[in-house]
Amino acid sequence: MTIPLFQVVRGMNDHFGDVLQMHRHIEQTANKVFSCYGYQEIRTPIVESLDLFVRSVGQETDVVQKEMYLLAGKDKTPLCLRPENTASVVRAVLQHGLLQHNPEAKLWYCGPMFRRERPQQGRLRQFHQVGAEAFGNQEPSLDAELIGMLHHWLHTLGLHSMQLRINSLGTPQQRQQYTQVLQRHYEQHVGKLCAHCQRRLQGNALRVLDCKQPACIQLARTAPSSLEFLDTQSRSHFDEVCRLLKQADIAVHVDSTLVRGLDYYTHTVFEIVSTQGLGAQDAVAAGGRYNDLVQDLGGPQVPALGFAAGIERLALLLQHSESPTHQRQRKGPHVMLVHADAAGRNQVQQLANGLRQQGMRVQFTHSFRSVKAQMRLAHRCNAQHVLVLGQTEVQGGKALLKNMHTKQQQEVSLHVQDIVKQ
RNA sequence: GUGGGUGUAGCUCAGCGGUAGAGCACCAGGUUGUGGCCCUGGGGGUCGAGGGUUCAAGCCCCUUCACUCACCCCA
Repeated sequence: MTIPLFQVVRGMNDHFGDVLQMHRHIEQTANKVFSCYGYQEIRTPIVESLDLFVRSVGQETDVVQKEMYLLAGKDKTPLCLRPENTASVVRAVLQHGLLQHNPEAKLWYCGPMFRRERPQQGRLRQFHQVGAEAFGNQEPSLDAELIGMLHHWLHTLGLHSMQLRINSLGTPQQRQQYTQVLQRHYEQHVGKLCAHCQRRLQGNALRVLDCKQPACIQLARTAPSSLEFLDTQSRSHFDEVCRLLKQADIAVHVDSTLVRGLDYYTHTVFEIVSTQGLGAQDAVAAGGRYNDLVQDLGGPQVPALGFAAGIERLALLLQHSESPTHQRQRKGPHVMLVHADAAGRNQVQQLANGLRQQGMRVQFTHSFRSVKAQMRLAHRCNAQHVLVLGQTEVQGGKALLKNMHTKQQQEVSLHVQDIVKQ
């Protein structure tokens, strides 16, 4: 193999052809579905100040501790590539006073995110997310609407083998109280935990519940449930969310071991897991409430919730499922201009420009090639018609227009308007 | 960050110490101005990179890089 001088950097991909087409399809479907629910698109910069994520995602999280792309530069404040978009959206909402204009703003986004992890299937260093955020309302019906919208979108994409897992973390106080109880529970059996869990019991005890080691799973069974530590208000919020989802015919799997890795979540947390097709990275979308984040980032006390979905993971599933929704054929040119000789070739450029001005897709080769070869090119790029130009045509002012599907040829004059009509 | 697997033509892969191969794709000709099928021919490789063993390395050994799967983490 010839050694390329440069290659894409690790964990990042070029997007073109079918993959790009698929990503666009996923994003356009999101736009279509989300707009039915009143969501407006927002695009925030890829570069943000590091402190934004330290404050929101959490100083102790892996995302901040190990996976951040920091920008070396002369800036006064340290900058980074965004590892997720919720904090940026909140920042933008506050900066532009969007809640003044609409206290219940609903926003959706898509774009690249960056986390410096070891790549594997469904896990890139530059990956792409579609997400949505809803502000200013703490009613359980908003939780149910957001999750329902996510469900609607995935359904529209043609994805069905999905499971919704849901849990509630309650308020930060309840979460902290629960964490302490959990630590006490595990401390009695520290020896039985895997080495990793023994370490994270102090820093991130909730994650121990999620461990896949058999011994840890065993201990998780007897651990107290986070739901037991909800006060009546939190509990009834959660119950109502579940009830509304069931009412909307969405299957709900309550999972009290479900914990999100970002610190800002409160109350409802959920994830959509694919039951097939993805390896270890089976979470397709995830999100939850973050009733304190707006305030934590210097804004008013405004409740909110949102989710993010991994476009690459969705694309993997869609490729597998051979869903007909994305099998749109590439549109070929309306007409391919074929030169038969030098005289014809001299005309091609001018004629092509004329037709293009009329909005037609027109192609021709800039090389000197046989008619046969040019016909092959026309076939390959799925051209609808072919127009052959040679000295005879140039002198006579007429040419044969061939329909590539019916194989029929008809004579047309070389005036742009006449060709467009055909 | 830790383990396992894999790197040979644009793509999918065979070759397992002794002259670098196949299929597909690409190009040309068969058809002196007409595509898909067919036939014939052709171009393309420092066998991921560097070092070592050997008369001889794509193959064995070491190092390194990339990809990949899993852990971890997460979308």
